[in-house]
Amino acid sequence: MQWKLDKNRPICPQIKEQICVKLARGDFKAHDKLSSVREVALSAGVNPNTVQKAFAEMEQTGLIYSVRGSGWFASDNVETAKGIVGAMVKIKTAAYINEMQSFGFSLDEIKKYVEEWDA
Amino acid sequence: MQWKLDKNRPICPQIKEQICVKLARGDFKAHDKLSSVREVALSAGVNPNTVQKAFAEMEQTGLIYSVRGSGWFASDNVETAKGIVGAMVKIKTAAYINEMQSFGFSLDEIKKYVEEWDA
DNA sequence: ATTACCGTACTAACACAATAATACAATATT
DNA sequence: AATATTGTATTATTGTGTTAGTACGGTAAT
Repeated sequence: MQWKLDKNRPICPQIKEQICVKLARGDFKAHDKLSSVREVALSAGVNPNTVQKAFAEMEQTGLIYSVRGSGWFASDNVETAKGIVGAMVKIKTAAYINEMQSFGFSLDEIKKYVEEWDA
Repeated sequence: MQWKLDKNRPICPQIKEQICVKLARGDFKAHDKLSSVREVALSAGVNPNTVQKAFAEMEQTGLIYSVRGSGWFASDNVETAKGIVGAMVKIKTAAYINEMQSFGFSLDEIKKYVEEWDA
Protein backbone atom coordinates (compact mmCIF):
# COMPACT_ATOMS: atom_id res chain seq x y z
CA MET A 1 0.00 0.00 0.00
CA GLN A 2 1.29 3.39 -1.01
CA TRP A 3 0.83 6.45 1.14
CA LYS A 4 0.36 10.05 0.15
CA LEU A 5 0.96 11.90 3.37
CA ASP A 6 0.87 15.66 3.74
CA LYS A 7 3.37 16.31 6.47
CA ASN A 8 1.83 19.70 7.12
CA ARG A 9 -1.21 18.03 8.59
CA PRO A 10 -1.62 15.48 11.38
CA ILE A 11 -0.60 12.04 10.15
CA CYS A 12 -3.00 9.93 12.16
CA PRO A 13 -6.24 11.12 10.53
CA GLN A 14 -4.65 10.86 7.11
CA ILE A 15 -3.93 7.20 7.66
CA LYS A 16 -7.48 6.66 8.82
CA GLU A 17 -8.88 8.46 5.79
CA GLN A 18 -6.84 6.56 3.26
CA ILE A 19 -7.65 3.17 4.73
CA CYS A 20 -11.28 4.11 4.96
CA VAL A 21 -11.26 4.95 1.28
CA LYS A 22 -9.74 1.57 0.48
CA LEU A 23 -12.46 -0.12 2.50
CA ALA A 24 -15.18 1.88 0.78
CA ARG A 25 -13.76 1.06 -2.63
CA GLY A 26 -13.60 -2.62 -1.82
CA ASP A 27 -9.82 -2.83 -2.05
CA PHE A 28 -10.11 -4.72 1.22
CA LYS A 29 -12.90 -7.24 1.47
CA ALA A 30 -14.42 -8.52 4.68
CA HIS A 31 -11.86 -10.25 6.94
CA ASP A 32 -8.97 -9.38 4.68
CA LYS A 33 -5.76 -8.93 6.59
CA LEU A 34 -4.28 -5.47 6.67
CA SER A 35 -0.58 -4.79 6.84
CA SER A 36 0.78 -4.93 10.34
CA VAL A 37 1.20 -1.83 12.43
CA ARG A 38 4.96 -2.03 12.08
CA GLU A 39 4.79 -2.65 8.35
CA VAL A 40 2.55 0.33 7.76
CA ALA A 41 4.76 2.48 9.93
CA LEU A 42 7.75 1.45 7.86
CA SER A 43 6.17 1.89 4.45
CA ALA A 44 4.61 5.20 5.41
CA GLY A 45 7.72 6.43 7.14
CA VAL A 46 5.96 7.20 10.39
CA ASN A 47 6.05 5.97 13.94
CA PRO A 48 4.33 2.68 14.85
CA ASN A 49 2.54 4.45 17.68
CA THR A 50 0.85 6.76 15.22
CA VAL A 51 -0.36 3.82 13.15
CA GLN A 52 -1.52 1.97 16.23
CA LYS A 53 -3.51 5.01 17.25
CA ALA A 54 -5.09 5.31 13.83
CA PHE A 55 -6.03 1.63 13.76
CA ALA A 56 -7.44 1.73 17.28
CA GLU A 57 -9.60 4.70 16.39
CA MET A 58 -10.88 2.98 13.28
CA GLU A 59 -11.70 -0.06 15.37
CA GLN A 60 -14.05 2.08 17.44
CA THR A 61 -15.94 2.98 14.29
CA GLY A 62 -16.22 -0.71 13.51
CA LEU A 63 -14.33 -0.44 10.26
CA ILE A 64 -11.58 -2.85 11.21
CA TYR A 65 -10.88 -5.23 14.04
CA SER A 66 -7.80 -6.74 15.58
CA VAL A 67 -6.83 -10.21 16.69
CA ARG A 68 -4.13 -10.00 19.28
CA GLY A 69 -0.94 -11.55 18.03
CA SER A 70 -2.39 -12.11 14.61
CA GLY A 71 -3.13 -8.81 12.95
CA TRP A 72 -5.71 -6.30 11.81
CA PHE A 73 -8.60 -7.24 9.57
CA ALA A 74 -11.27 -5.50 7.55
CA SER A 75 -14.77 -5.61 8.96
CA ASP A 76 -17.86 -6.29 6.90
CA ASN A 77 -18.89 -2.65 7.00
CA VAL A 78 -18.48 -1.38 3.47
CA GLU A 79 -21.58 0.74 3.76
CA THR A 80 -20.26 2.42 6.89
CA ALA A 81 -16.98 3.10 5.13
CA LYS A 82 -18.81 4.52 2.13
CA GLY A 83 -20.84 6.73 4.40
CA ILE A 84 -17.77 8.04 6.15
CA VAL A 85 -15.95 8.69 2.91
CA GLY A 86 -18.98 10.50 1.56
CA ALA A 87 -19.11 12.68 4.65
CA MET A 88 -15.38 13.36 4.46
CA VAL A 89 -15.64 14.44 0.85
CA LYS A 90 -18.52 16.71 1.73
CA ILE A 91 -16.67 18.27 4.66
CA LYS A 92 -13.49 18.80 2.69
CA THR A 93 -15.31 20.34 -0.22
CA ALA A 94 -17.21 22.63 2.10
CA ALA A 95 -13.97 23.65 3.76
CA TYR A 96 -12.35 24.36 0.42
CA ILE A 97 -15.24 26.42 -0.88
CA ASN A 98 -15.57 28.21 2.41
CA GLU A 99 -11.93 29.17 2.33
CA MET A 100 -12.10 30.34 -1.25
CA GLN A 101 -15.11 32.45 -0.41
CA SER A 102 -13.19 34.00 2.46
CA PHE A 103 -10.69 34.98 -0.20
CA GLY A 104 -13.38 36.94 -1.95
CA PHE A 105 -14.39 34.41 -4.59
CA SER A 106 -18.03 33.90 -5.36
CA LEU A 107 -19.38 30.39 -5.66
CA ASP A 108 -19.63 30.79 -9.41
CA GLU A 109 -16.07 31.98 -9.66
CA ILE A 110 -14.91 28.98 -7.65
CA LYS A 111 -16.83 26.61 -9.89
CA LYS A 112 -15.32 28.21 -12.96
CA TYR A 113 -11.84 28.08 -11.44
CA VAL A 114 -12.16 24.37 -10.70
CA GLU A 115 -13.77 23.69 -14.05
CA GLU A 116 -10.77 25.16 -15.81
CA TRP A 117 -8.29 23.37 -13.60
CA ASP A 118 -5.77 21.41 -15.57
CA ALA A 119 -3.33 19.19 -13.77
CA MET B 1 -13.01 43.40 10.49
CA GLN B 2 -14.62 40.04 10.86
CA TRP B 3 -12.63 36.85 11.12
CA LYS B 4 -13.45 33.37 9.90
CA LEU B 5 -10.94 31.22 11.69
CA ASP B 6 -10.72 27.47 11.39
CA LYS B 7 -9.50 26.38 14.77
CA ASN B 8 -8.33 23.08 13.35
CA ARG B 9 -5.55 24.86 11.54
CA PRO B 10 -2.80 27.20 12.74
CA ILE B 11 -4.25 30.64 13.42
CA CYS B 12 -1.25 32.74 12.44
CA PRO B 13 -1.22 31.93 8.70
CA GLN B 14 -4.98 32.34 8.56
CA ILE B 15 -4.68 35.90 9.81
CA LYS B 16 -1.98 36.58 7.27
CA GLU B 17 -4.07 35.14 4.47
CA GLN B 18 -7.17 37.11 5.28
CA ILE B 19 -5.37 40.41 5.59
CA CYS B 20 -3.50 39.69 2.38
CA VAL B 21 -6.82 39.17 0.64
CA LYS B 22 -8.09 42.50 1.94
CA LEU B 23 -4.96 44.18 0.63
CA ALA B 24 -5.29 42.52 -2.74
CA ARG B 25 -8.94 43.52 -2.99
CA GLY B 26 -8.14 47.12 -2.12
CA ASP B 27 -10.08 47.09 1.13
CA PHE B 28 -7.00 48.72 2.55
CA LYS B 29 -5.37 51.39 0.46
CA ALA B 30 -1.77 52.51 0.73
CA HIS B 31 -0.89 53.84 4.19
CA ASP B 32 -4.27 52.97 5.61
CA LYS B 33 -4.12 52.15 9.28
CA LEU B 34 -4.87 48.59 10.28
CA SER B 35 -6.50 47.63 13.54
CA SER B 36 -4.03 47.39 16.38
CA VAL B 37 -2.51 44.10 17.42
CA ARG B 38 -4.54 44.08 20.61
CA GLU B 39 -7.74 45.00 18.80
CA VAL B 40 -7.34 42.25 16.24
CA ALA B 41 -6.54 39.77 18.99
CA LEU B 42 -9.70 40.74 20.81
CA SER B 43 -12.00 40.71 17.79
CA ALA B 44 -10.56 37.46 16.51
CA GLY B 45 -10.52 35.84 19.92
CA VAL B 46 -6.86 34.94 19.78
CA ASN B 47 -3.72 35.89 21.61
CA PRO B 48 -1.98 39.20 20.86
CA ASN B 49 1.27 37.33 20.40
CA THR B 50 -0.22 35.36 17.54
CA VAL B 51 -1.36 38.54 15.81
CA GLN B 52 1.98 40.21 16.39
CA LYS B 53 3.69 37.24 14.81
CA ALA B 54 1.38 37.35 11.80
CA PHE B 55 1.93 41.08 11.31
CA ALA B 56 5.68 40.78 11.68
CA GLU B 57 5.78 38.04 9.07
CA MET B 58 3.71 40.11 6.69
CA GLU B 59 6.07 43.00 7.23
CA GLN B 60 8.92 40.86 5.91
CA THR B 61 6.96 40.36 2.69
CA GLY B 62 6.56 44.10 2.45
CA LEU B 63 2.78 43.99 2.59
CA ILE B 64 2.44 46.12 5.70
CA TYR B 65 4.72 48.21 7.85
CA SER B 66 4.68 49.40 11.42
CA VAL B 67 5.35 52.70 13.10
CA ARG B 68 6.39 52.12 16.66
CA GLY B 69 3.85 53.51 19.05
CA SER B 70 1.51 54.44 16.26
CA GLY B 71 0.27 51.34 14.54
CA TRP B 72 0.38 49.12 11.47
CA PHE B 73 -0.22 50.42 7.98
CA ALA B 74 -0.83 49.03 4.53
CA SER B 75 2.06 49.28 2.12
CA ASP B 76 1.72 50.30 -1.50
CA ASN B 77 2.13 46.74 -2.73
CA VAL B 78 -1.23 45.75 -4.11
CA GLU B 79 0.38 43.80 -6.90
CA THR B 80 2.44 41.77 -4.47
CA ALA B 81 -0.67 41.03 -2.46
CA LYS B 82 -2.54 40.00 -5.58
CA GLY B 83 0.30 37.73 -6.55
CA ILE B 84 0.37 36.08 -3.16
CA VAL B 85 -3.38 35.58 -3.11
CA GLY B 86 -3.27 34.09 -6.57
CA ALA B 87 -0.58 31.67 -5.49
CA MET B 88 -2.51 30.76 -2.35
CA VAL B 89 -5.63 30.04 -4.30
CA LYS B 90 -3.68 27.86 -6.67
CA ILE B 91 -2.00 25.93 -3.87
CA LYS B 92 -5.22 25.40 -1.97
CA THR B 93 -7.08 24.25 -5.03
CA ALA B 94 -4.29 21.86 -5.89
CA ALA B 95 -4.34 20.50 -2.36
CA TYR B 96 -8.09 20.01 -2.48
CA ILE B 97 -8.06 18.26 -5.81
CA ASN B 98 -5.08 16.17 -4.80
CA GLU B 99 -6.85 15.01 -1.71
CA MET B 100 -10.04 14.21 -3.54
CA GLN B 101 -8.04 12.22 -6.04
CA SER B 102 -6.46 10.28 -3.22
CA PHE B 103 -10.01 9.41 -2.27
CA GLY B 104 -10.49 7.78 -5.62
CA PHE B 105 -12.20 10.61 -7.46
CA SER B 106 -11.21 11.42 -11.02
CA LEU B 107 -10.66 15.01 -12.01
CA ASP B 108 -13.90 14.99 -13.97
CA GLU B 109 -15.82 13.64 -11.02
CA ILE B 110 -14.39 16.35 -8.79
CA LYS B 111 -15.35 19.03 -11.27
CA LYS B 112 -18.86 17.66 -11.48
CA TYR B 113 -19.09 17.44 -7.68
CA VAL B 114 -18.07 21.07 -7.28
CA GLU B 115 -20.28 22.17 -10.15
CA GLU B 116 -23.31 20.67 -8.42
CA TRP B 117 -22.35 22.08 -5.04
CA ASP B 118 -25.12 24.09 -3.51
CA ALA B 119 -24.45 25.98 -0.31
C1' DA C 1 2.72 66.81 31.38
C1' DT C 2 -0.31 63.31 31.98
C1' DT C 3 -2.87 59.69 30.16
C1' DA C 4 -4.04 56.29 26.98
C1' DC C 5 -2.85 53.63 23.25
C1' DC C 6 0.46 51.49 20.42
C1' DG C 7 4.45 48.31 18.85
C1' DT C 8 7.94 45.28 20.72
C1' DA C 9 10.24 41.91 23.50
C1' DC C 10 10.64 38.27 26.62
C1' DT C 11 9.78 34.25 29.55
C1' DA C 12 6.86 30.70 31.01
C1' DA C 13 3.30 27.48 30.48
C1' DC C 14 0.12 24.56 28.03
C1' DA C 15 -1.79 21.36 24.55
C1' DC C 16 -1.18 18.43 20.91
C1' DA C 17 0.97 15.36 17.52
C1' DA C 18 4.56 12.64 16.71
C1' DT C 19 8.71 10.16 17.89
C1' DA C 20 11.59 6.95 20.51
C1' DA C 21 12.45 3.06 23.12
C1' DT C 22 10.95 -0.64 25.71
C1' DA C 23 8.35 -4.35 27.37
C1' DC C 24 4.75 -7.85 27.51
C1' DA C 25 1.18 -11.04 25.72
C1' DA C 26 -0.91 -13.66 22.11
C1' DT C 27 -0.55 -15.94 17.68
C1' DA C 28 1.83 -18.09 13.75
C1' DT C 29 5.65 -20.50 11.86
C1' DT C 30 9.36 -23.62 11.83
C1' DA D 1 9.30 -26.47 21.73
C1' DA D 2 11.51 -22.52 19.93
C1' DT D 3 11.44 -18.48 17.30
C1' DA D 4 9.52 -14.72 14.89
C1' DT D 5 5.75 -11.78 14.23
C1' DT D 6 1.83 -9.53 15.87
C1' DG D 7 -1.08 -6.40 18.89
C1' DT D 8 -0.85 -3.68 23.11
C1' DA D 9 0.79 -0.72 26.75
C1' DT D 10 3.75 2.55 28.95
C1' DT D 11 6.91 6.32 29.71
C1' DA D 12 9.79 9.89 28.08
C1' DT D 13 11.12 13.25 24.73
C1' DT D 14 10.72 16.53 20.93
C1' DG D 15 8.67 20.16 18.13
C1' DT D 16 5.17 23.42 17.22
C1' DG D 17 1.43 26.54 17.83
C1' DT D 18 -0.86 29.07 21.06
C1' DT D 19 -1.77 31.29 25.33
C1' DA D 20 -0.59 34.07 29.42
C1' DG D 21 1.57 37.63 31.76
C1' DT D 22 4.65 41.27 32.13
C1' DA D 23 7.45 44.92 30.83
C1' DC D 24 9.55 48.66 28.13
C1' DG D 25 9.57 52.47 24.89
C1' DG D 26 7.43 55.38 21.36
C1' DT D 27 3.31 58.14 19.77
C1' DA D 28 -1.02 60.71 20.15
C1' DA D 29 -4.56 63.17 22.53
C1' DT D 30 -6.20 65.91 26.34
